Amino acid sequence: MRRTKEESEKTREDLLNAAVRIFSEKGVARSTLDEIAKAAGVTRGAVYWHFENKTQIFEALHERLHRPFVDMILEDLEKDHPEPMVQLRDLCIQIMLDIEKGKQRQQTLILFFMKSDYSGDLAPYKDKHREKKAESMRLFKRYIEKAKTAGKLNTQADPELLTQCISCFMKGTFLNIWITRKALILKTKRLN
Amino acid sequence: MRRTKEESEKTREDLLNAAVRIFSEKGVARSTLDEIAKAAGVTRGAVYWHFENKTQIFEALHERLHRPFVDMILEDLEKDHPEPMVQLRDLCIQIMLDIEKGKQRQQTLILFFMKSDYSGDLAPYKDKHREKKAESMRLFKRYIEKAKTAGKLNTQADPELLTQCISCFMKGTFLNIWITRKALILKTKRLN
DNA sequence: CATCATACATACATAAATGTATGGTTAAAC
DNA sequence: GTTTAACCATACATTTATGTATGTATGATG
Repeated sequence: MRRTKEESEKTREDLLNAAVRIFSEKGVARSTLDEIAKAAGVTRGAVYWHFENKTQIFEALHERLHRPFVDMILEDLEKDHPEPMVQLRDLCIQIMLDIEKGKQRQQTLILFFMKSDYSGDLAPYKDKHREKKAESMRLFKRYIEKAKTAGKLNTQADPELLTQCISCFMKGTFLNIWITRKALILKTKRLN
Repeated sequence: MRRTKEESEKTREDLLNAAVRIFSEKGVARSTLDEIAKAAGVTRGAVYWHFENKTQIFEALHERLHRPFVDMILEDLEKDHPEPMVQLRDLCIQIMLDIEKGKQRQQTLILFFMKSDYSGDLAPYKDKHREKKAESMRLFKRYIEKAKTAGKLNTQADPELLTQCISCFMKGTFLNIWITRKALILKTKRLN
């Protein structure tokens, strides 16, 4: 039954959504293409039509996750905020809340943070994903540099180190969310 | 060739060490018992003698990792330090340095932090390991409570929240170590 | 020193997932 | 209105890991 162009694109999306669920439940390595296909309401034939293999599904998921984040930060950086550090804080909170809301994105994020060991067939993608990660780290750094040039930050402050610390704290928080399975209540008190 | 009691225990250790290597390289799910056996210089026969299956090797590794940490903290908590928060800071640094040194333990830690998705056969152990984690979290909390009762901390400080934050930061740091593969230089300047 | 249980190695049976090849149906192109 | 090719289902061959069953040599035990 030959489907229309839009229906074809829908099955592709269905397959990706199903992959997130199955990958999250059983891990990437233990997930079979048959499970993913059945979860999407199709057969393995459809999978092999849209993707080369399981690894390519994995790669497609990463692209679908990373892109919106970068766009979000880039758009936010355009704004001319009087207090860049407050802006950065708000961005972090916004990211947290976004993840809290979107279950799909949340699952995908946890998938790449926690459930991807980048071993075996996935090993080649470790460097690629790391580079993408470094890219968003540089975006974060720009907030701090903005604050520093605006004289809003101690002159001895090291933007690189601060960026690392923020990244560490947020990653650790995600880790705790995953471990405790309790949503953290973000107390949004003002900084000063 | 029947081995002596000590030799048998050595092959068991060899198998565990090999399992850490193989698990770290290829991930738990993708690792085969044959690889582990060969890396330890034996055959799968030895594996099935010492362990029920791959899951039990996984469990044995977790026990071997967690125990020394708990013992270390418990011993440290006995000491009567004048500044509990400094003591806690020193402990954190000590833990970091310990992991930096011991490659074996480092690999095992990364294995459980990053490479274990606790899916499939491993799912039942998620709660068990989480409970062990909570146990060490309570130990950390005792440092802060010590500081509070000693009047060394702000009365409004919430030990639970502070413990969570410290845990988040350390976990995030480990995550970054794994991702950047660059050893963090711990700046051990005094706090005040 | 005869026996037994330990500590493995080897062999096989089973299952399960992958890749590919092939078949079929129908949108789309002309 | 054909023809083509996209889109997917079905069938099969191959591989690979697992579990188990069995073989075997030796340290331990009386």
